[in-house]
Amino acid sequence: MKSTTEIEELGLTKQRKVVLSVIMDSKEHLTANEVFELSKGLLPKISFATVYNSLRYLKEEGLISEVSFGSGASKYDRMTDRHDHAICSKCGKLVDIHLDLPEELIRQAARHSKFKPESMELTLRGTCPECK
Amino acid sequence: MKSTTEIEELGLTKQRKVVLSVIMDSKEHLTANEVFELSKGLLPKISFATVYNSLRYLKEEGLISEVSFGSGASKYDRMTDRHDHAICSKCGKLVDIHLDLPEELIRQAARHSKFKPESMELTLRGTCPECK
DNA sequence: CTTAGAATTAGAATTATTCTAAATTCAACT
DNA sequence: AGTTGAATTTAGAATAATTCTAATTCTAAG
Repeated sequence: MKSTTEIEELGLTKQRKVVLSVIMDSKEHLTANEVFELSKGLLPKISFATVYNSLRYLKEEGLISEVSFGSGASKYDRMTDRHDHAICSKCGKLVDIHLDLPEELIRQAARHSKFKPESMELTLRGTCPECK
Repeated sequence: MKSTTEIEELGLTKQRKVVLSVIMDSKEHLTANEVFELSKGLLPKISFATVYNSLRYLKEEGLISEVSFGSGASKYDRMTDRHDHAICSKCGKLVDIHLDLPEELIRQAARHSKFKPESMELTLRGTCPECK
């Protein structure tokens, strides 16, 4: 996760700042379309393409993350610490959870896949409290 | 995972059998489009809509699973035992890995999310051997 | 101030997925 | 076997999600 200073050093454009702030200020995971709608509120002339470009850029810089599952649009999430997700198989609700993944599990995954590990994420599929 | 007998009891249509066999016989994870192309080889008149319908049906019956990540089309995978994925952040290559998730981790995830757990899956992001 | 590269814009294009309506198949009943 | 109704399939249209294009604007370096 980047520090405030590091973020400032990126010299984000007006549009990218807006896109970032929309995601930072949201409690929810937003689709690109939702980010676009909210950004328009702050910067009426912003275009869809810019939102997508910004999302890609911010993702590459590690400021936000993209989550996708099953069908439907990707969702964008502010990048905090490493975290995991739970998704409701009834209503599709997505929430963040913070788990301590045992180091051993990461080593095991790296060994099995022969991949050089960068990060690991866990997804719990289940029924959310509202749907239970 | 369903037994052969259970699968037979579903009375799959010709089309659904073809879609299922295409996925079962593939070593790779296939996109809906790839499933369509391969199915056409076996059943030239099959339509795209039927492939999607079949994929949805087979997924609901628990015979196949859908994997999606970042951008691009969903991929479909034969349902074997519970398993996890590793995805290459360079080339996008997706491979299956088999890990033993500690029960404790599942309980922890359920506790944090307040979801009734159904399944849990882990995704390792890293660099595949070819890209290293 | 000029200039080149990067970013933005509007809208078109592409890709992925779902929907629609008509035709077909299938199983259950007479 | 013939009829009926529900489920499925088909072809193609429609929608949704994402990316591309070309023209314009911004920005930072000289």
